[in-house]
Amino acid sequence: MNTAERLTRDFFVRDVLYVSPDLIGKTLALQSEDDLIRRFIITETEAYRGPEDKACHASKGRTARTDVMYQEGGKIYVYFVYGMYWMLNFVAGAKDNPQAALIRGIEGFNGPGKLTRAIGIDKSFYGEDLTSSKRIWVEDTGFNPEFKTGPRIGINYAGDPWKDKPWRYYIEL
DNA sequence: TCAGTGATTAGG
DNA sequence: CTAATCACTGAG
Repeated sequence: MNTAERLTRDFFVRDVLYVSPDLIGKTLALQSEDDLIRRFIITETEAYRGPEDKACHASKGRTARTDVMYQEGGKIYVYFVYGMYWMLNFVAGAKDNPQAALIRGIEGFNGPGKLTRAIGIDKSFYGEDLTSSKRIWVEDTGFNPEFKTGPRIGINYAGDPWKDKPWRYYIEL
């Protein structure tokens, strides 16, 4: 039972509160130009859910940066923060329902800024489609580990009740 | 605890 | 145009 299957549209076009925890234990696959494929188990995610969620970038409305979040689930939302770090997110939910799952950790690299630097994520991945891209996708290997939940990191500015929502999901390998 | 660092955004 | 903000990290 080792068949790894690429996640399809159905997986991502669900509420981010299902998509984010379901990503834990899945495998992030990247194919470079020399055909080398690198795989990393996803170990930590956070859910950002719609315009009401003050921690979600879409709470400020649709802008050039957040546009992709309004598309259907399965796209990649990448943005730059603190002058140094690219953040990798997978868009979730239906069209015009802006949600995204932040990839906070992968096997071997904890921290959203460190992992994108390690695997080479940048602006060129903005809008990429995980269900059809030749260079990045997610596989289900049948690994469904128990995971923990907790409040999201770095979003205290969002205030109540958003800053305390237990929308961070993680395992320790 | 705190500074580095620059894209993004709102506002004039 | 200006200024504030920021889903982070590493050093102390």
